[in-house]
Amino acid sequence: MFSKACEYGIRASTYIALRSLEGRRVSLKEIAEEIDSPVAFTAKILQQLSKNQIVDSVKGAAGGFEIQRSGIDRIKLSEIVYAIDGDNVYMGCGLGLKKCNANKPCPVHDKFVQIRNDLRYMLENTSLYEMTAGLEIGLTYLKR
Amino acid sequence: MFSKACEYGIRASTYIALRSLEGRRVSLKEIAEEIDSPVAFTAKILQQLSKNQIVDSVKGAAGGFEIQRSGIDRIKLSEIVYAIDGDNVYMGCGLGLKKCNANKPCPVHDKFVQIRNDLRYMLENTSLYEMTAGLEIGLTYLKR
DNA sequence: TTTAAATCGGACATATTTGTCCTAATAAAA
DNA sequence: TTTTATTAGGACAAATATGTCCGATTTAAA
Repeated sequence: MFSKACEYGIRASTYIALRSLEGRRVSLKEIAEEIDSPVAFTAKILQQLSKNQIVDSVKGAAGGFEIQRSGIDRIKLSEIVYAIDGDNVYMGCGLGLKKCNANKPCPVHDKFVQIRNDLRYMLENTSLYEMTAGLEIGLTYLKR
Repeated sequence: MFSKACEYGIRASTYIALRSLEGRRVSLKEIAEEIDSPVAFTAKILQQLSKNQIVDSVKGAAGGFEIQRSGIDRIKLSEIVYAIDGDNVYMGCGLGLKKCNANKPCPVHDKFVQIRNDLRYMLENTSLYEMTAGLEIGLTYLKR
């Protein structure tokens, strides 16, 4: 559904949000450990998220990544997905046709539109804050 | 959502079904033209579909691909997807966790389960016959 | 029996995604 | 001011997905 990069991106953002809620800035190394992702690859993804203002990066010693409290409430999964994978998940034709639309639909156009709309709705209505909810109390996990 | 191979596979199967309903066996070349796909790559995919008994292949001159009428009614999109992409679309964790399940879920496990279930239901209940319905009368398309 | 039209299947080629390595830049702390 | 811990970013490497080529095999028709 999403690229690996995007999966890591969501997990990383969620972990940063979790620690930011505690007022703690986290390093790339810690993030990669906690979400079980390749360090250098994760670095690239975090750069991208930083450029797209999903996360804030602070250079230098004692630097790291963080997300402001307002961002944790405001940022939705859809924004992370868009920053990394673009809009293909929402827009692309299920059968790969370039010009598939309501006027010239593929045989499953309507059915895919419905499922994609559900997916979009979910992504657009799930905030980072909601993502962190179960993590502290061991209800949900970001690795394994 | 699906691999390119899978997209071509669905389109190819649908086109073969369409022509089989007219009692016409079709060649690889014709299929690739009609679904706008690379010929040799499509050949590989058709081999796979043939091995998985989605399509029947006939070797030699006047050979080609066809699907029996009973197959056109019986075969669901889910079987084509499974033959080419496996069960990742249904089963895999949305955030890429290997051991994500109801007991140790990722933060969006439940939400993804719902969307995947909708997708699975759709794929398991859409037959090749249904796929061909709008094609003849220009209501739906397999290329562009 | 030969020829031609077709699929089969292995080897190869290219493109994309995923992942690594190293140096530069930055900033806090010694 | 130097050292150390950090992110930034470019170049490279590996893995996977996508796509091509060609000879072998099969079968209908000449």
